[in-house]
Amino acid sequence: MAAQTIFRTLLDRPNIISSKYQAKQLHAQILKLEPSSPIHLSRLISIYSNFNLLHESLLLFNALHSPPVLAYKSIIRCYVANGLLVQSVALFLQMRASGTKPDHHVFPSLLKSCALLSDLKLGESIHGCIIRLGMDFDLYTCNALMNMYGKFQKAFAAMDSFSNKFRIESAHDQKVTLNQTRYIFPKTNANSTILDQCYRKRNCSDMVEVDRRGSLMDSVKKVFEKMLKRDVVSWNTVIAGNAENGKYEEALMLVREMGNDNLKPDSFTLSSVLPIFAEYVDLHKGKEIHGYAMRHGFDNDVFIGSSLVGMYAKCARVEDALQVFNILPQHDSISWNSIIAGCVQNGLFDEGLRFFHQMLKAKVKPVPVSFSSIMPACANLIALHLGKQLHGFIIRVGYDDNMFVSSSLVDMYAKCGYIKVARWIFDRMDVHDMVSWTAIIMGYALHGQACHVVSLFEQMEMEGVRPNYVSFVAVLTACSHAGMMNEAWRYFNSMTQNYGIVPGLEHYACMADLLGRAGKLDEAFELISSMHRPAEGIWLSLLSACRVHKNVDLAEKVAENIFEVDPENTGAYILLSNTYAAAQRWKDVARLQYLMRNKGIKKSPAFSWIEVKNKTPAFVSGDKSHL
DNA sequence: ATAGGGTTAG
Repeated sequence: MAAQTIFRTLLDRPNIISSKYQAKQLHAQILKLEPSSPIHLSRLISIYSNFNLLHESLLLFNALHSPPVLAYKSIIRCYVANGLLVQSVALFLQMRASGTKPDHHVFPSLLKSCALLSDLKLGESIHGCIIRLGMDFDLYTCNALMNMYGKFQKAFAAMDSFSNKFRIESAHDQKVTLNQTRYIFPKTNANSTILDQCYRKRNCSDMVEVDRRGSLMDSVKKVFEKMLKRDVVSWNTVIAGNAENGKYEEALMLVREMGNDNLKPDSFTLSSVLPIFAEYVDLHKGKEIHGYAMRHGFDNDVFIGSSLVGMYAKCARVEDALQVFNILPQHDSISWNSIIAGCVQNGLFDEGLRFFHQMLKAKVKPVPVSFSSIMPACANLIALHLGKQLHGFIIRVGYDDNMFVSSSLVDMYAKCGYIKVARWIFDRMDVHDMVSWTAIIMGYALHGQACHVVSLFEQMEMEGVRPNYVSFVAVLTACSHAGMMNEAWRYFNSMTQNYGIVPGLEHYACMADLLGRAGKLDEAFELISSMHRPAEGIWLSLLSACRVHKNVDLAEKVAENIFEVDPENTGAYILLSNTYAAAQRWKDVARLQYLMRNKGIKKSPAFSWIEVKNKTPAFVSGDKSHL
């Protein structure tokens, strides 16, 4: 009798069960005393699922004839926690079919499942169900709804930059039935099951539909505005949703507004806001947030730490990034990635590699981001041996199907001179986004294979991937090097007319270079003069073309333009002097050299270096000591 | 029960 009271108390106050062991003891008691009470079994399921014991929960659940809401809800949540998303949805449908009315505890985890599945239609129909049941004012449910719509919008934006090859394929693959079995499906990789993958394909076509209807951030806003009571999670959710979808000003405005609700920004708020200032390269505002975080004791938070590292790195303050990183009490794979990427993005390749090794030594498992962050270090150091070693590592851990990782490999192999390997990897990727297209195009451009560049660029456009600023740099570089004047003009015009991209310095430089080498010096001069604020470098390259074509008159005009902003530009003096020399105008050469001596302008010697047998000797021009 | 940080091309 006493035992019975004890286990009843335990069941009524499930929180006092503090270990899996105690839960199993309770289970034994129930089996002894009331083995078939659905209420007690459901409570036990709830306890088991709180410990994330899916197997134990399912064993009990499967034995129930008509499971109560509590049992359904517990299993659904446990499914989601274990990444068994389709199963969680299937069980919800089964629950509806059985006539069991869901309570408001079911929806938050179910909506999370929809968000992770990126299944818009499903999410919206569950939203409908929530409204019909009158649960659209529940705080937790609304928070989960806003999170879901924000995630949909993000997934949709990502899909937009993919090739539509994937979308076309998925149009034939829409029949995914939700079977109601409660099996745990074999996992194909860390987080997804076979069914999950079917789902992911189906969503792509769902997403196309969103295109016609506009932003899902409107849905987030709608839910937010209708809420009667909002807690800090509500605010953080809507702020993060806006921040993640590029609505930076909206997000920052909401941060200011949350004070009116008597809610103060917490560590979640800050970690959503910091990436905005990183994107804006606003060191001042970023530091303000850093100060706020320190005053509120958030600076130990690994989330805040990672975003601070990222912010400082974006603002080219590697020293500050390192300091933030070093005082963090704990490092997870994301904070390691922040510092690795921070170093690499600022050209500190060796430091980046050192941190990568330290991460491995600290037994932190690298994730795909780790590899896509470190690979540019190999690419820029032209360290093929290292890149290959990492590639092997990538294959062994099964990250070679990741788009970011593959793109970085394409770039690395191309930069190391292995364009065929780069192409081989590119061809084996199942989706290409604009960056991966640009990487392979740039690879061929670097290798001077303009015909490949042009055909790949066309292929990219045909697959519905919008080229951006960098893509045009790549294609124009190739045209310029190959002397393809007509194609270059076509792309230059297409960039502005078809894509609305304002040509920048690099594009003008390609065109000017091309015109200059073709001897169309006046045309080049005209083009450069039409620029908003021509940089010195671009004038210098035209000046160099003037030297090649011995056009002294234009050279003088160009040099004048340079001296206007930089009267002591060494390169300009030397190029102009060389132009005079090429035209055999020796008096002018002497005059210039006299001027240079008077102004104290000296040519600094050029040098280059090369790796030979693990040593890297430098060669200063005119140096014959190595011979 | 619900919310946050890091990635690839110049």
